[in-house]
Amino acid sequence: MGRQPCCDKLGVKKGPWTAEEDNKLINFILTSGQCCWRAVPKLAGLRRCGKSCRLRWTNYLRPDLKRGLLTESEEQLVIDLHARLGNRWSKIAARLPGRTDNEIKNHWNTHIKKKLIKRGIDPVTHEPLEKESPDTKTSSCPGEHSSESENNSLSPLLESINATGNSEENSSSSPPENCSTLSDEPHKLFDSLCEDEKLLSYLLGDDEPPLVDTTTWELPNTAQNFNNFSSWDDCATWLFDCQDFGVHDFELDCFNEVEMNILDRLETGKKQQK
DNA sequence: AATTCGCTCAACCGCGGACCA
DNA sequence: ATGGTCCGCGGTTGAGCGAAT
Repeated sequence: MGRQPCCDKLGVKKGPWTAEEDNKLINFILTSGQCCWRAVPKLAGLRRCGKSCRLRWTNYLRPDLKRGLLTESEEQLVIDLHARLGNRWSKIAARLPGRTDNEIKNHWNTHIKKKLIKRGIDPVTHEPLEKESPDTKTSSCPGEHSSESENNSLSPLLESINATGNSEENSSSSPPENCSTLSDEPHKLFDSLCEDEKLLSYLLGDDEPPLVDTTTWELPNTAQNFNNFSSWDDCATWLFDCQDFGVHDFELDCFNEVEMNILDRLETGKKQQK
C-alpha cells in the first residue's frame, strides 16, 4: 500500500551540511534535474533524507538565490504582502525573486517585526499598537493601514495601487527591467509594478503569473559571451549578475552545463572563503 | 581575558493536503 | 474508499558569532 518511505530514518544524517554534501547535491541536481526528492539522497550518494535535501537546495544551494539582507524595497514589499497574506511565507517569497520563504520568515522575525513595533505598529494586524484616538484607525481590513505618524513608509505599494487604478496594460513583457530595479532603486520597483495591471493582480492575489513572452527578450548567446570574456573575473561577475536576477524564476534557463559548473565552482569558492 | 548575553539564520519538526497503490 | 507516503509549508530550535560586561 502507498509509497515507500522517503528515508529509513536509520543512518540518516542530520545537522549542518558539509561542503562535500553540498557538492554532491548540486552536481546531482545540475546533471539530473529536480526529480522526486525521495530518490535524491540515494542517487546523489547522500546519507540524508529527501526532505533535508529539498530544504538545502531550495533554501541555500539554488543558483538563482540572492544573498545578503533584504533591500529596503524588498522589505517594504514583504510588509505590504504580509499585511494582505499574513504568515504565508511561501506566497510572499513567490513574489520576491531569489528569496526563500525561510529567509523572509527569518528576516521578518528578526528585523521587520522589531521595526514595526518600534514604529508602534502591530506586526500581526498591521494596526497601531496603541489606539490613542479612534480616528487614527478606522479600517478593519487587514490590507489597509492607519494614518499614524510613520505610515508613510508602511505601505507605498498599496498607496501606489490606489493612485494608479487605471494604468495601462502594456508592459507585461518586460520583467527583466522590473526585477533589475529591485535592489538598486526602491521607488522604481513600485512604479514599475503599478504600471503593469496583470503583474499587479498577480502580486496581490493568487492569480496565475502573467504570461511572459521570453522569446522576445534579447538574451545573450551565452556560449559566445563566454568566449568574449577577457578574464575569469569578468566571467564570474557576469554569472553572479545572472544569479542575482534569478534566472530560473524568469525561466531563463540559458546556462549550459559548462556555465552551470562554473556557477557551482563559484558557490563552492564562496563557501570556502567563509 | 573570560564570561554572559543577544542576535542571526540554517536546519529540523510536525502538520495538512495531495497523491498513489 | 482506504491507508500509507510524499511534498510543501509554517513554527521552532540551537549552533555560531559578535557585542557587552
